[in-house]
Amino acid sequence: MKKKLSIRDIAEQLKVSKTTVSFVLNGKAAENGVSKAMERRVLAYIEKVGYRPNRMAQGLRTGRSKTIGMMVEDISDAFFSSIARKFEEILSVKGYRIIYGSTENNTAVAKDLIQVFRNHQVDGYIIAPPPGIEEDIRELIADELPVIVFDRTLPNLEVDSVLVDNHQGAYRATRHLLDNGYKHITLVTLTSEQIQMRERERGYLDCLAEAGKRAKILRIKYHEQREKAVSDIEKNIPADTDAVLFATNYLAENGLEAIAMRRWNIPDQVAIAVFDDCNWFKLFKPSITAVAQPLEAICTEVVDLLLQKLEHAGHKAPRSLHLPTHLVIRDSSQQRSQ
Amino acid sequence: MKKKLSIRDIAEQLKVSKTTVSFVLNGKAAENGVSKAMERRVLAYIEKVGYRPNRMAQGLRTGRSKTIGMMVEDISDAFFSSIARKFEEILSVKGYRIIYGSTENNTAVAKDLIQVFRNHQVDGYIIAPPPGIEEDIRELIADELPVIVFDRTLPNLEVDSVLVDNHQGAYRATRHLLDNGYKHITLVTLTSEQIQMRERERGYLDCLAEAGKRAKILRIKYHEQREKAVSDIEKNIPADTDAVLFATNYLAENGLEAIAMRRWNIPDQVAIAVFDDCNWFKLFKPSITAVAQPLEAICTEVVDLLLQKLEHAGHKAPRSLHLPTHLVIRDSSQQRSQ
DNA sequence: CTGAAAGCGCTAACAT
DNA sequence: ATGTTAGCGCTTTCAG
Repeated sequence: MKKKLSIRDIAEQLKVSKTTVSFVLNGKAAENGVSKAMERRVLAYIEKVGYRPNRMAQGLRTGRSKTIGMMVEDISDAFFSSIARKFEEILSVKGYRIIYGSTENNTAVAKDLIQVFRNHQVDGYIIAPPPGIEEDIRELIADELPVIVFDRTLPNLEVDSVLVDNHQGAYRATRHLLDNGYKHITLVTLTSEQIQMRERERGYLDCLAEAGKRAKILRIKYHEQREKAVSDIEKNIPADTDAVLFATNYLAENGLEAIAMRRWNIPDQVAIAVFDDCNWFKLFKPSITAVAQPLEAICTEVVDLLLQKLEHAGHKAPRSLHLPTHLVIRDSSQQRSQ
Repeated sequence: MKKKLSIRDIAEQLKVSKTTVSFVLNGKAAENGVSKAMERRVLAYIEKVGYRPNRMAQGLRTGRSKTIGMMVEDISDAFFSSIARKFEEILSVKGYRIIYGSTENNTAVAKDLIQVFRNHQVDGYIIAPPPGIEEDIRELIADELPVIVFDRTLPNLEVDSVLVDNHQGAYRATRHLLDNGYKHITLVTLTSEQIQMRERERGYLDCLAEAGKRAKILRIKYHEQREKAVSDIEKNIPADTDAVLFATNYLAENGLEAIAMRRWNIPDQVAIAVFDDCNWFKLFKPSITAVAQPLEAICTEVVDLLLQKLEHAGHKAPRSLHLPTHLVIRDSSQQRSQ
């Protein structure tokens, strides 16, 4: 049984002081005048016995945990889990680990999670915020803790953020449906007031308004029983609908089922477009048109902003990035006759 | 700016000692004879000022971080991210958070991750092990650290594990295809030696052997370029194949594309069944037959085993659970003529 | 019933 | 160039 080593053991074995070991460990050998030879000796020994400093002790001492708290709506969602993976990739090379929490868009859960992250002394916060936590986020910022929000933001909240251009994405998808000859485009969205949803709605509305068409919006409650969502859509989708834009992947999942129940043929009777792409969409028959979010870019931008704050703390004016989406046109939105 | 409070501040404000506060905090008021009144007073004050103990200090002192390390193949995979979500749900009510790491089945990455988790002093390990880390896991166990492996295990490794009955799942899927009149069933699997893959293969082989049919196995390398995997399958799938069992979701994703390129009609020219279900499968046309894993059960069992170890340490004989899979029969595996 | 004090492993100012 | 030491915030033993 490998006994747990401490820096003191290392120092004793090596007949040097803890300080020296500590300096070497933290790459501060040179600046503190530890000889190159000594540095190599320490490094070699550490390597040999597989010593790694105790993060708890380090953390207690330095106030930094090398841990990032990531709060999303649902880690099992394809969008957020892809994001989680990329954050992990980028942050792990910088020595950070991630602890995550799913809010289900619940304010109380989110508030609690922020406290939990605080207890864990996370060094930074990556947050896809549910409604109602503006104040909590402001407190983090007031305490100089690095916070980046992404995917959506909150009204009147000044914070670094990385968003996609939801308006543009929905606008283009709608435009595309119109261009392909569809006339009665229904938006299926959530009842939620979240900004990204509002923006998607606005994109859709603006496009239809320009085209002089009437908008039809079907609002579904978040996370009821799956079956309820399906029947809700099935029952309430306007009968003259000839195209549907689903505002989220989750809605598409239920909505496609509803459309199958109605036996509407895609794309001849009804066209489909979905906000948020998914690997499986290209395999559907017909394949499904989607607004793809730039996952890679979102993640690198978030981490960039975060690392900047982590490395040189200090209040800069919050920056807000808007990344473009990309419309992936597939078969579900183009009539065969065309 | 809310100043960070320490237990000492609380004690001073309240004019009691840190000890008393600590006892109350840890629910040890009664057993240490702190008066009910005092307990209430402390609790009320803590609540009021929003004090939460510093985990780093607690951790340093107690050696416990209230953090679990979860190592999976890829957190962005639908299976693992669903699992991650459920672990989170169950563990968070017990006060644990999860840090995760994706191995991509890479031995070196996994070894490193175990070290990282150790530094972070995680209290327990939940591991979907890649090959070659038996020794590392044995070390954890030797050091009395709670380890549970799931999804797969490693040869000659004695450790608590929660697996599904891969053999049975593949056997039944194969049986089902035979029963539906398909005669040339090809298994598309990974080149990987992993036990769960081997078991699936055995299930398939045993079933065909019983039926006196010839087996055809197509092995694909893990995580090449997606396009390579697709063309690999397209080129090498036996021409007389009339049914395909994909050993994983990932293979199905590429294999379905390959089949589309070949313009084989499902289910008339070729039937499809996939190991591992996915929400989208019921929406495919035709909907796709799949072997569903009991996610919920896997998670509760893993956490159960883990919490037992966490709560009363000590060496018990390792337990190994095998959970049944469930064949979800859909349209991709039944000829219309039937 | 309550308080004083040791010490977990580490970092970094200060001493030598 | 290297060593000594205080103390981060907490838990827990032991004394009062």
